[in-house]
This record gives sequence, C-alpha cells and structure tokens, in this order.
Amino acid sequence: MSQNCNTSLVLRKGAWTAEEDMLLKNCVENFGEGKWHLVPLRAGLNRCRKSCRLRWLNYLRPNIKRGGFDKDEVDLMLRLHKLLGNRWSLIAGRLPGRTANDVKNYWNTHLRSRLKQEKEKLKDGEQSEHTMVTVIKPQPHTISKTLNLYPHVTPNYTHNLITSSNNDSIDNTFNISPNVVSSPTFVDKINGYLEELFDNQEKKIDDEVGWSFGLEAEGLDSVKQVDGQNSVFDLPMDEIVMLDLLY
DNA sequence: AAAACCTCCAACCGCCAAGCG
DNA sequence: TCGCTTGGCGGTTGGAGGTTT
Repeated sequence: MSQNCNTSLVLRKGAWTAEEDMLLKNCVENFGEGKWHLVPLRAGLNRCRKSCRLRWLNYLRPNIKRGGFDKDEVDLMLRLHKLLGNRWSLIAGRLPGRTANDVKNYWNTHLRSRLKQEKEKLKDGEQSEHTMVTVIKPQPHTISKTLNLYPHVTPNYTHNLITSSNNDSIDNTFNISPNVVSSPTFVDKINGYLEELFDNQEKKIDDEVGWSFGLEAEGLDSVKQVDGQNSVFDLPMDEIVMLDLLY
C-alpha cells in the first residue's frame, strides 16, 4: 500500500473540480469523517486518501472561515506562535473556522517577513538588552498514551509533583502518574492550563506594551535554545518551563 | 498590449506515531 | 516484538491571478 499516493498512475492530482467536491462532500456527509482509505472507493473518486482528507479539512468542511484574517486573529496567531512555534494545527485549533493550512499560509506570506524585519531592526539598534538564557526546546510534538512526557522526570513517576515557580493565579501544579497522563482529565488540564496561560499572557502584554510582535516587550526575556537556533520563545522562563513539561 | 515579475494559496510530499494483527 | 496500514503534521511547490515595467 502506498503512503504517498504516487504509486498509481491513474490517480488524479491537481485542482479539484466542482463534481469531485460534491462527491466527496456527499460521501463524508453519509459516512462521516474518518476511514479515509475507504473514501475514494465510497465516493467514486480517483483520488488518494490523503488528497481527499486534505480537501475536506481545508476546503469542504462546514464552518470554514474564508477571507482575510482580522486583527484579533492575527494578534492571537502571533501570541500562539510565540508559545507553540510552527505547530500550525494547534494554533488553528484556537482560531475558530481556520485551518492549519490557512494559518501556515498566512504566517509564511504575511508574518514571517514582518517578524524578520522586526528582528533585523532590533539587531541594528541596541545589541539586545535581553537576558540570554538556555532553554530545552519543547518536544516531542504529540501527546500519547505511550509517550514519556517528562524525560527529565524519573521514570518511576508515581505521583511526581511538578511545580512551576510562577506564583500568580495560574494553577501550575500537576500530579503525574501513568494513568493521569493518559486520562482525558489530564488533557483537559493541559487545555485548561493553556486557556489560563493565554489569558494571563495576553493581559500581561496588553498591560505592559500593548500590541506588538512581543519582541520589544519589557520584562520578557529573550531565550536562546540549546541547539543554537533563533528562538521564537521570548517568554518569561516560567512559561517556558511549563511548556517544556507539557510537550 | 504584452512580457516579466510578484503574491497568494491549494495541493503535494515526506515523514512520524499510533494502532493492529 | 515486528511489520504493515492509516491518520496526521509541517515544509515545500506550482500555478492562477494580480501588478509592474
């Protein structure tokens, strides 16, 4: 079986026709999302499963928001990107109606160059008054039942207590055990933490500097990654530590 | 008017992790 | 434990349409 949709010469590629869209839409409406390997057969489409899935997710799915991003969306996107990096699906998950592809495209065409310019402007000016600290790059990228989320926490993790040094209103404490890690409650807690973190971070930045790319925000230390790459995580260390724990 | 250049975004590609037998 | 299949992700590309020369 092909992983890359390119073993069969008869499979169609390129732009989708209105007829193909209709067939795919009808199929997903009848059978539901998922089982993408069956979709081409069920829909009578000469497309590979990946192509069908992508077309549905990025274009045909109901409630997809079309048109340009408004200021609030861009603002949120910038903040989320600072926190999450190029994790487009996670960012899109917090922008209702937007797909990961939309977010990625918008970032690459509008924001990447702007951000680059901002950084260069910073570099040209004062040679960064920002404190340079070392941070371990958050990884891996997915949360799963089998994944060790806390490589720096001992494997014998029955009720390891992990706390952040941040003592504001956010509850940063997690009791970690294998059952907890795999439970929906744990995922809820992560989502809850992100909710609060974004709200909190948003207030903090608004209070201090208003809307900007965050690069010049007072009180936010720049962070240099251990791999030497330029970091997008110019955040207070408390959040960095927590994100490292979360991912 | 048309050729050259630029921008944007839909779609493809390659890779990875989970699930299953 | 291993190999295969599937779903999902981020990076990249190609072409359509717009703008400039």
